[in-house]
Amino acid sequence: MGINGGIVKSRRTEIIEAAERLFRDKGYLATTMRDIAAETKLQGGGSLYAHIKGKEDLLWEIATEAIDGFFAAVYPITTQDLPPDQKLREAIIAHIEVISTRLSAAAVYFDEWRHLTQPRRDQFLARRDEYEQLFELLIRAGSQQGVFVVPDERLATLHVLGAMNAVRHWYKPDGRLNAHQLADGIATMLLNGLQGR
Amino acid sequence: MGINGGIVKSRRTEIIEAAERLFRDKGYLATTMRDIAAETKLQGGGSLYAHIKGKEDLLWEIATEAIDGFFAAVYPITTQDLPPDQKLREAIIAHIEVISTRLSAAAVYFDEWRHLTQPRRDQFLARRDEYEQLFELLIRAGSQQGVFVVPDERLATLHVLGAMNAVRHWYKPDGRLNAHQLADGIATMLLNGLQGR
DNA sequence: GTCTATATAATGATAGAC
DNA sequence: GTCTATCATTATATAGAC
Repeated sequence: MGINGGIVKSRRTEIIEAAERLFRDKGYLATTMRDIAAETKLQGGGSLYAHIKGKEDLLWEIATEAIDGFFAAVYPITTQDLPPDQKLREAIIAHIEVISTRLSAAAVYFDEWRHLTQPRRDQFLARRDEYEQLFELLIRAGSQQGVFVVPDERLATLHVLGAMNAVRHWYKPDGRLNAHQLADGIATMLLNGLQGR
Repeated sequence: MGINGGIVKSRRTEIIEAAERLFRDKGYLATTMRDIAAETKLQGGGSLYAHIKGKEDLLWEIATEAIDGFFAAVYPITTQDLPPDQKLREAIIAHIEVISTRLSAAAVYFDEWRHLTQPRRDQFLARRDEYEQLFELLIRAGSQQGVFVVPDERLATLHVLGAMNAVRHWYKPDGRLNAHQLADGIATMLLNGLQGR
């Protein structure tokens, strides 16, 4: 962090943030090292390599950091002493808020990870599975306690994950609804959907 | 169609289907013309150009054909004389069945279209918007008639579209649930979600 | 129509001066 | 650390023989 109090971004951080934006806007493969250099006001692609090892390292760093963000936001909720439907509601809101405040990282987490080469690709997927288990456990618990009435527990899990994650495709930070309103609305629709009638 | 009754695939059709598969598996940019040639048992990338104009033409053809498939399946449902919740249920099921029976085309429709260059990119988006309006109109009608009780009509539309379309990420044709069971289950959860309590 | 060979352009990454 | 120049590779697409 050096002599300043961590307020000034390191060049390395600048580069990662530029890569993140470009990977979301154009996709990983369509983004060139020269694009990233231009965004950080470096003249040629060459200067980047004083700060990072290569293009795929950027992808890896963004992807793993994104997973950490989701875990940090949602895991503590799952350990609270609350009924499963309340925990699921909070978890949904937290998850969507991570997406909407970290849209670029979310794009890498959901879409661009597939350009990781092995063994990182499998490492990533294993950890993402682990995260998604948090939601599956909440849904199975609620279903077994009769709080949820779902056609199929696994299907319900995939449905909840899919509906939450779709937010990345259309959320705009300057839109009509703010991140919390939107997360709350989707949580309401999802929970109603799980509670049958 | 020539002398045969349309049973034998033309080489051109073979090429398009190979491209579709590869675009889903690896992404448009990661797929090379040589990959496509290899899948159709042509020796070099060169032979492809006797059948198609270029790589982007493949993308365009797949994308527009995919839109036509969605319209053909869902539009007739929207013109039936039924209450909006029943129409929406049928539309959701039809939409998901198109996705699950045309997974490769769906990947292009949802994800790879962004590699179209202008003006095709905007043409595609305009037509996709038009299609999504079918769902928005059903949801607004149901909401105005009090059949649905939703936090926000536009949000509900994006939620329904997002939840349906997420199926492309995890559906496997040889999975535990068949396409109809899965579509039906998701339709049930979505409609319950829109009907509040 | 299919093949091989190749033109042309762009990429990720490196070398070496400053 | 940054720059310019460049290498090695790979891509789409074309040319021309068969």
